[in-house]
Amino acid sequence: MKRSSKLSIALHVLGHMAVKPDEPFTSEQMASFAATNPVVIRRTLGQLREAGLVTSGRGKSGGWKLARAPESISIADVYRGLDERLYVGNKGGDENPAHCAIEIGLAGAIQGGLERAEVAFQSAIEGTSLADLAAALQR
Amino acid sequence: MKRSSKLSIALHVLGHMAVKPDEPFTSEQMASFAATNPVVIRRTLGQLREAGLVTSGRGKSGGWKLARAPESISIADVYRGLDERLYVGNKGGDENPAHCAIEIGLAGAIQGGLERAEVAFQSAIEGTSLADLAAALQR
DNA sequence: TTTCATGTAACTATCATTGTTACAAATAGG
DNA sequence: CCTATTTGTAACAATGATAGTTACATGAAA
Repeated sequence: MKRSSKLSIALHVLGHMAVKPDEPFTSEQMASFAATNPVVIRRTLGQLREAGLVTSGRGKSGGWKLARAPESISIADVYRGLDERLYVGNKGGDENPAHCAIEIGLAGAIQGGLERAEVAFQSAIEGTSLADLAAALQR
Repeated sequence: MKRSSKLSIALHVLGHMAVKPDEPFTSEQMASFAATNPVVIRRTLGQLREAGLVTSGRGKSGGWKLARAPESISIADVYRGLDERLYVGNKGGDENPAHCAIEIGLAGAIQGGLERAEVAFQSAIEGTSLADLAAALQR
């Protein structure tokens, strides 16, 4: 995982939301959960809203809620919703024309390995849900 | 793979070295192979020397050579020699005391997934050797 | 209509990586 | 011994990605 902390932030606040799935949380509340800034929360959860995992409302009694039951949202769903990848695509993916034959074979071998790693990662985190995270809090 | 390009650079120049395993290459030659700077090459191959994959000599007729036969050096060896990881450890690995129970369970789940991904990645690239890369050049 | 919260743009701050310059140290060869 | 060459490494600048911050328009509820 690159050095992004979006996934950690998102899962942390979603874990809190999962404890009280019907109560709206403001970005300010959640920012203090994750020790960050409200705008960072809105940006991050905004992506998850597009992915259909949360809903948001404006104005008084607005805020954020889970779109589905916590049991039905896996860590992997969140990971995919944030469009995270284990690796960042080679920045010259299309630009670098690969002058050298070595680069071709190389790219293929590495790429294949990364794809397998991605699959292994996602299936490993598929088994944990937001409800599992929330359960840790209630003990 | 984070956004480091060390691995690509290293494998590219090692591929060239594998074509003529007994001939020393200077960092300047290799810098032009990989379109980078001689110092970057020395830094990168320096790590691989510590890992026992290459040797270096100073002064006239100095330069770099593979320490073993190209067939016996896999892409995975190089990856490990560079101490690369699919993920960078959470920068607060020891610092952040993890205030919240959610963070604990979370870290465990993610960490487990990353370890599996790492294993999958390495075993996928274990099968390609420097000789395989060099072979691409000779056709 | 007032209050509160999101949505978003714009900018700054940090940090990791890469590139560059400079130079000491070592080695081969005359 | 002297010189040319090459590594080894420090120090610093350039670049780019990510996160944090400020500011404000927009929308909704009471």
